[in-house]
Parts: sequence; C-alpha cells; structure tokens
Amino acid sequence: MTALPTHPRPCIDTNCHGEHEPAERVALAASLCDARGLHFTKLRRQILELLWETDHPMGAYELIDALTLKISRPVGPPTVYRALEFLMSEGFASKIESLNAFVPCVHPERRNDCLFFICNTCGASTELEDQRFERLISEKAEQIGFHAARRVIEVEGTCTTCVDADVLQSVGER
Amino acid sequence: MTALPTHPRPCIDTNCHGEHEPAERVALAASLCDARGLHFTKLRRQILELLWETDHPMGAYELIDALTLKISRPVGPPTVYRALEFLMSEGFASKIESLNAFVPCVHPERRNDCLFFICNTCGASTELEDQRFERLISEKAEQIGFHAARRVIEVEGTCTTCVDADVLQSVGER
DNA sequence: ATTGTAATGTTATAACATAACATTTACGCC
DNA sequence: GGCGTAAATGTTATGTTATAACATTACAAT
Repeated sequence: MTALPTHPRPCIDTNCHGEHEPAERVALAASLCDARGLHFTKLRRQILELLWETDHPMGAYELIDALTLKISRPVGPPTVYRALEFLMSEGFASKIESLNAFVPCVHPERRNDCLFFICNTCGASTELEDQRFERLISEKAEQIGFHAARRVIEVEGTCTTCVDADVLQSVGER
Repeated sequence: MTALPTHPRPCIDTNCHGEHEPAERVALAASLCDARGLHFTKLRRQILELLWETDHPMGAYELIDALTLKISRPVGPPTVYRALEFLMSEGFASKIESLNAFVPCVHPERRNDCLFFICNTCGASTELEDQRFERLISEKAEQIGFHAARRVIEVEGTCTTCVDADVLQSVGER
C-alpha cells in the first residue's frame, strides 16, 4: 500500500481493455463539467488529482493531509468533504463504504454505479462494471415494489498479486 | 421510523414466504450457539433482542442507549461493539455499511451474505438472498484472479410503503 | 459598481470505533 | 468446595470519520 503514484491505471472494463492516465481522466472530468455547465474548480481538480495519483482508496483525512501538503496551507474537513460530494454526484469519484474511503471513477462519462473488488492485503481496489448486476437488482426490487436509487457492491478478499505473493511466501518457508 | 417493536418481521426469501417472530429467531440463535459450542451470553442475547425489536437498522450508539435503558446501568461502546462482532461472526446480525448501522439476520442457519434494500424515507431495511449474486461475483472475481471473502450489496431507494405514501401525498396536493 | 449565488474557509462538535488494561464470570479439574 | 485458566465484560481514554453553523471570498450577470 505504497502511496507512490502508479500512473497508468489498469481498466478491466469489458469494452475497454487498456490503461488510463490520471491527467487524461482529470481532463475528461473537466470537459464533462464544461458540458454540464458546472464549475470544475481548482479545489475539485486538486482532490480528483490526489485520488488519481494514489494507488489505494483514500480516507477523507488522508486527503486533508495530502491537500494540506500540496497547497502548503491547512484545509478543514468540510472543504474536502464538499469537494468529494461534488465529485461523487458527478460520477468522478466513489465512496467505498466498507472502508470509509474514496476512489476516482474510471468512466465518469457513463454514469453507472460500479462494483469494487478490494484487497485486504495490499489495500488496492479494482473497479468493474457489469449490467447484469443492475438487471438482477432491478428484478429483485420489482418483486418487492422497491424503487432503487443507488447501489453499493463491494467485494473484499485478496487480489491476484497478493495471492501469488502468498504462494511464493509459503514455498519459501519450506 | 418509529422505534416501536413491529414484531412479526416479513420474510421475502424465495424459500420462505412467511413471517418471523423475534423471540423465535433469538431462540434459533441460542440453539445454533449451543450446537456450535459457543456462549450465547445474556449481553449477546440482549443486543440481538434489541435488534429484533427495532424496525430499522440501529447505530452502535443507539444500541448503547437502548441497552443502558434496558438494564438500567451504563454500558460503554466496547461492550456493544464486542457483542455485535460476535453476532456478526456467527451470522446473527449484519452491518449495513452505507448506514454504519446493524440489523438482525433472518436466516442465521444459512451462513450466506445478504443483500439489503434500504428505504431512505422510512429507514427500514429489507433483507434478501439470491445465489445468482454469488455466482455473478464469483465469475467476475475469477476473471481478475481475485479471491473473494466477503461481499456487501446494499441498494438505497424508496420502499413500496413510502412510494405509495408519496403518491397519495401528491394526489392530495391537487 | 452592485448584487446575487456558488464555492470555500473556519470553528466547533457530533457520530462512529477501538486500544489498553482491569475485573468478573464460567467452567474444568483436583 | 477451592483453584486455575480462559473467555467475556467493564472501564477509561482516545482515535477516526463526518457534519452543522456561520463567515468570507470568488464570480458571473446586469
């Protein structure tokens, strides 16, 4: 769980096997705001940049510290929480509820809720989309007459890298 | 979101269309503990009873207050958190991550993770099970080599009752 | 320039959760 | 029964996450 910028971020979307540069994703957010008639302010940009530059979900107070460092001037919790609220409302970021932490969203141009795989070992999270979850949820919701507005799907476990590391570890122990 | 005990709790399980009495579910927890060689202590029972007697997910501090009232003696946070930890580890209760609140689990005899529909209007939550979510998650996990240990699925929106109330409301406004 | 609105800053506090250590309880064993 | 041990609970303090309330600043429209 190093905080070093792992710049190109892998994308496992079925329609998009590739990588995304933070700068390019931040620029996308800017243009989406423009198109939507919203202000992509300096603060909002800085928070989104921090999320993209970090290889794990960031807690609000981690963001506060990082921003304080970045702009060399203290920032209060509401400042960061408000920026996060904006970023989430526009689909640029998402909260991982089971971690109380925040991640940038890879595809803000689609306004879909995502699915997250969270590694308990290295702390990294991987974002996925799959319409079948939506359909399944809609089906269940309909059964009970529920009007669904937002959904949270989070899977905790161990990622490939850490599973492999574990195997190597136990081989070494023999 | 009244705190009055709504005793029989509806069950929307596909295998079990019926209602469950809190007392009966608490007794089930007791017998499962017995079978598992675990202590279903007074404190653990009391916390589970409170969860069953309340018609909405309870925050830890709400439980602290309720228990303090119930036993006429102050209880500290760790007391309640430890009991909750036990209840969750045995499948008797579950945390709703997006609310930081806790609910009793209808079917502790099956140790499945559940799916929750949470009404933003009345605060009630409805528990569901569906193996298809498990399969879908396994499939996605396998694609990325992820070893899944726990999953959280929470759907926020408006329940039937509140949707209907809303409709009546807007009719009345004309 | 003026004015209204959105965004941000500031202070204080609420709400949620756990660490560390003390005490009590349950239970097997002699 | 008395004793030792482990599990459970109690107690105190503190850490972490989040928001309320109000002040100030930035910015666009006229």
